[in-house]
Amino acid sequence: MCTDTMRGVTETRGERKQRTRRAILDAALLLSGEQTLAALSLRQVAKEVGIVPTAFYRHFGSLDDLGLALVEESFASLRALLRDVRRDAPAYERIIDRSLDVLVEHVHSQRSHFGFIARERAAGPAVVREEIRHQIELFERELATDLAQLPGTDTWSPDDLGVLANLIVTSVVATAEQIITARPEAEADIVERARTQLRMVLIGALNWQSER
Amino acid sequence: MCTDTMRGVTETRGERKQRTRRAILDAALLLSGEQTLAALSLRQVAKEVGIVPTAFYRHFGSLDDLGLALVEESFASLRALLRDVRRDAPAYERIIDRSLDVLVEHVHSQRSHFGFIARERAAGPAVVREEIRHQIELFERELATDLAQLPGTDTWSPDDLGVLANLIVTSVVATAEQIITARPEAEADIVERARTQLRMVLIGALNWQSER
DNA sequence: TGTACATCAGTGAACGCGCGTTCACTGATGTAC
DNA sequence: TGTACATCAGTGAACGCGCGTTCACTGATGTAC
Repeated sequence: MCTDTMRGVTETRGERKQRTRRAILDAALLLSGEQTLAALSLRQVAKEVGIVPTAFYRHFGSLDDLGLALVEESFASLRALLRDVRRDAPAYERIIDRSLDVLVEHVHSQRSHFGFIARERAAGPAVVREEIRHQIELFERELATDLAQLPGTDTWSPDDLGVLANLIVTSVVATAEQIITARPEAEADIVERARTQLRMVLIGALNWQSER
Repeated sequence: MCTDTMRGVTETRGERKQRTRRAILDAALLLSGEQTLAALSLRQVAKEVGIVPTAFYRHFGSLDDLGLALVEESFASLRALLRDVRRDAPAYERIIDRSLDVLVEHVHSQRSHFGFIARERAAGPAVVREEIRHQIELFERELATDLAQLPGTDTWSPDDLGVLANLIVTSVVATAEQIITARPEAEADIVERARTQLRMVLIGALNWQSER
């Protein structure tokens, strides 16, 4: 009885370790926010967490390992986004509105994850860059299979679907980057612009295809 | 006579200084190639150039200043690209082919400049990021005025032209990034994909507009 | 043309500091009996 | 339940190293006369 009460307060050893690990991940996201993981030191992270530098090694073998863990969890939140978009995919025109709503919501709630990917994609440690590139490629393939379900694309070749998926992903990634970078009052304009652009792209794709 | 002969060999003081400055810029481009300027040290640059660390200060006040100088010259080479594209703008469909040819040529001949912009855009020192964002915005405006010259866009609003210019710039920047990142044998596919995407965008834009 | 002085790109020693990593350790938590 | 031992997250001292920046300097180039 007394023991149970204590447990509720004191945590198990494993729980405490998880909490420290979580704190390291959060500190790295926070500190890399201004520039990039590549410019970050193990000691800065440890100081932010409130542990001694050597304790870092109880959780990660190196800063590269930490980076890969962050890629993994950042893409987990991206996958959550995609799941939300797909959950109730309405037909056509509403797809764009619904997708942008979900994007904006997730960019805000997972701001640090989106920012992390945007930065490290171009400038992170080599292993991190490669892993991000790979994950984005997986998204494109997934999107291509989604596009194949839409009316009007039934006759498209896999290549054409891939090209369109790449264009959409590129444009959505750019939109997310802009939302993160811009001042809050510019956000509405950015979203409105993205809406128009996605419409142009979809209409263009359908017309271009039927031209063949 | 003897003096003239010597001058041809020995360089003036100002020439020598320019040469060292050039060497510093080249070293920074080379060394930041693997990650980013933010992860680079003044001593690494000096060592690469073959000067003592303190000599760096004869040329730049800080690494940030060096970064800004690199932004400036990188965009100078981008402006050269745009000039080439505009020089003999053929009508319509050929615009895309011609533009992509010029893009590919410039990405290769100015590889380090394009790579620099791609990396520092997302992860560079704050002043560098801001300057790059500003320069890209100028490009978009310029492109918007170019687009206004095309047949079929005469009735477009400035906003619509801006939206289209932004989409094209985003997509071209992404293409340049992919060419730089990818293995050489993948380049043909990337360019072909970009060609299709730009066609989709243009056709979509025109159709979307006429729908209004 | 020759001389005396000014300029200034690059030098080299020195500084205090934060870095990643090693190592033996501590002491609370967990487990076997 | 109590005891004796094992585990292991976090500690703290120590290391050699590269960092940015200061400073007084050197010596070749440039300039005034």
